[in-house]
Amino acid sequence: MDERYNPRIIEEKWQKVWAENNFHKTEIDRTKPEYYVLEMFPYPSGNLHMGHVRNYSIGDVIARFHKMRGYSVLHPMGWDAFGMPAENAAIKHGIHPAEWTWKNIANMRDQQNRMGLSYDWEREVATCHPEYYRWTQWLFLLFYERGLAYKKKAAVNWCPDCATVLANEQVIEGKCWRCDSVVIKQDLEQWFFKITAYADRLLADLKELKGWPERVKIMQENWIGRSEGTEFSFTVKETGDQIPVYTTRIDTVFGVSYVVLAPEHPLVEKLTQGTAYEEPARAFVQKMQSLNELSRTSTETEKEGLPIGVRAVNPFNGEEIPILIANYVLMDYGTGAVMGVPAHDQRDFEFAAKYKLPVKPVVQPADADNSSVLTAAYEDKGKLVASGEFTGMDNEAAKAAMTKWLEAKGRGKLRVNYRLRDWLVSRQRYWGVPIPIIYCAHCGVVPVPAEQLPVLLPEKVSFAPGAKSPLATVDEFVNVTCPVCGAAARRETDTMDTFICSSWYYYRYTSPRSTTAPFEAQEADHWLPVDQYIGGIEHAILHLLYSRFFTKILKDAGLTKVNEPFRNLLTQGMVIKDGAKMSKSKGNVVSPEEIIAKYGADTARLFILFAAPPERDLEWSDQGVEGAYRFFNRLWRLVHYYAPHLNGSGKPVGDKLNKTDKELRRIHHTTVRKVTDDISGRFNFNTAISSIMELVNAIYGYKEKAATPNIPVVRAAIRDIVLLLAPFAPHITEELWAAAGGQGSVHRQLWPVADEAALKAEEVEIVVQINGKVRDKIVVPAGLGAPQMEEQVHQLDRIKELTEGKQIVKVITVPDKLVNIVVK
RNA sequence: GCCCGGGUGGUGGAAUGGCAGACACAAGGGACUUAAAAUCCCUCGGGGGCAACUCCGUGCCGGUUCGAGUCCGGCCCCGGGCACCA
Repeated sequence: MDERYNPRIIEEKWQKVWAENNFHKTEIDRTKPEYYVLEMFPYPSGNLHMGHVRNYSIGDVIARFHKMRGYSVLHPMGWDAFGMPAENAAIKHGIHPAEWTWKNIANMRDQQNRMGLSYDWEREVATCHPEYYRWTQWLFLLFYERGLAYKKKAAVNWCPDCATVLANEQVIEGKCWRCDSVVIKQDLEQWFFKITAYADRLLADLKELKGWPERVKIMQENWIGRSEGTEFSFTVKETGDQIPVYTTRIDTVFGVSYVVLAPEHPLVEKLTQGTAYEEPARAFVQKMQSLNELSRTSTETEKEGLPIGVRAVNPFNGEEIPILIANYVLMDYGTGAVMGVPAHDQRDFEFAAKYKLPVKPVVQPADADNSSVLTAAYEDKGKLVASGEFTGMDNEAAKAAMTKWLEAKGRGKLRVNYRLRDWLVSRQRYWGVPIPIIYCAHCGVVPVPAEQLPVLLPEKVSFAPGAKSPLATVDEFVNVTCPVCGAAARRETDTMDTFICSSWYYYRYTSPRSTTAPFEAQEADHWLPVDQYIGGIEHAILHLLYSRFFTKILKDAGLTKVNEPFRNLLTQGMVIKDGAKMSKSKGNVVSPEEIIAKYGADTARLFILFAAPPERDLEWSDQGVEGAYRFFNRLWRLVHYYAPHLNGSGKPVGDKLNKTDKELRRIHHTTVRKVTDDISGRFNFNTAISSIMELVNAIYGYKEKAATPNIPVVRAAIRDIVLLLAPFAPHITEELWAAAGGQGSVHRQLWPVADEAALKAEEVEIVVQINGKVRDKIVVPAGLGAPQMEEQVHQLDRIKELTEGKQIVKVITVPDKLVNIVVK
């Protein structure tokens, strides 16, 4: 063993050994329990950043730990390789997206290997590979067959910068999730996935996800946004048209003083046609449509409306009320029309105040006083007033009674509504999966037959973005013969949202080279669900919701038995420097390359796991890295010092141990237990590492104290340190394992188990309190009974002194911990 | 506005209701060295005291308890998510 720790040499050496032996190949041993650990696969931007380093370090510890614990572990890696940066690079630098992407993949894979990560590269997948996207297309067709992929013309979110449409989930505060541009609405014919058909199951099955952070489940719950209410119709007096409305407050229906339609509501044009309201209404609608999503839906925006000259009849009391159009009613939620109840809905209240519409209170609070004028809507519980036959009822009871009344008359019904919208999956971009659909003048929409998949991306394309997909400019791609009738037809030229690619990759890993199916059911059902999934909180809704949706469809189609794809989810915090997220614009980026070059991968990994628990944000500290490096040097020197005595299997730890030996042995086994608990239970790698440091410190202390060291005791402690550290620092521990006389690779050893007998201390220090304040300490034999403890405590001079002349009210004893004397 | 997290030394962070501050970083002092680096040892929440010791201290106010960073109620601040969702 070298005298000095040289990470550069040993890391290169072991990485070579592992690569040459295909060391991280997935072990197929069905006698062992299986464990699937997965880190969210990256977009191949070209370089790893510290967030990746954190993500992969966490995953690698979990993977290696489970291998040492006797599991057969699946730990794969791949590439979410379609997406716009590749196209932007093409536009900017004239390099083909494919070339750019594959080069980046090669570079990042190399960086991952230099981190010493235990991936089974035989299972690598890249979503831009034709053998992968072939199956993405196959799944699209499966969705299509099952009626879950459909086309519709709709006002869609358009990002002018990306020149493409976005799903609702990808619009954050009215802005594009990728580039932050303000999103506008456009009417386009687009492909959608019917995720709303699964809203109820996506919501209900959140309960199954015991291993998910509460807040992620809450975010999904809010996103799905289930509400229970009543749907019923108003009749337009002049034309007899029905206006269905949805309300969660049917109990306030006697307080309705107007009906509002969304500007885009289909009835608007019909009702105003040929009237004096036609022009103003059209102008109003146009004005609303020109506004972007952000200003249109903000609560800050002032409510604006316009009467359209017709009246609606309230089915409950026959009252005639005005119909208006207004900006605060949205076409794509509920029915696109609402009943206006200013007395009991704050939005309606504000609107009514502005347009001088009547306010009719129909729900009265228990402590009602009729004298005061309402200054805000009353939205709480109460008793119904002025509500015909329902007057006097409790408002909650009235909801049920009124809905029943409607049902009996066939004029309305109970309805569950969701905030969730269908997933818009078309993208007008080149670097994505072509949608495998053909349009034929005779046969209509024709899916590409499965045996003709993949529909390959043409290589020679002009990438300039526009309202149409770049694929539309490639004649050889567009022009095709109809698979049904053989007539000339044209291909769909949009590509798929890349979130489709990443919604099923964890299935592909289980049989990555299958040429007969997206994945083999037997393999998938063996490995899935993923036992531990690790990634950033930013995917709490998008990726995780889509993946859950995919899994449910795959289950319904009989392709898998799995109901939920990710059993346990760990959401890691961000890596921060100088109080802000690392970013180029802030100039606070620390590159993993540099750190690894300077200190080695083991140090980078140890620091990032030591500096904070994984769920919290982590403040980067150059001195902290230095500290991790110092620890390895300190450990190296310790092993080097004892190395001449550590060879061979050695004599077992005998029974002739002195006090110092026993104390070291106790710390040693306490550490084994603590590290095991910290890794397996709560992923507190920081405290696991700190207890290993304490053990190292304890051996240094032992080295000073013990005149003649008990070599078997030291050897056992050092070997276990190396084993406990192996998942964190895979390179140095290989080296130290050999130096400590270990046979074979440290990563093929079994995880150590704490010896219960060694854990027990013979003596313990207990705290003596008076009225809860520590007044003395005393060393007693471990396990001493309460009466004996008390007796010893009362003999202490200091306690005698302090309790003198006082009345002892009671004494609390906690074995091996404390005695508390309560005095008056 | 609503819904989640989180507030502990100079810093990152530890603490099944039982000694607050483990471990580490920074800082200060010392040893070794011609010197420096590296390494090793000591100090390190605040106040008072020569000292033994003592008082205060986990965002704020109150409560439960022999005992509260931890449990309960109310509030303040910070971070995140959602937001005309009828």
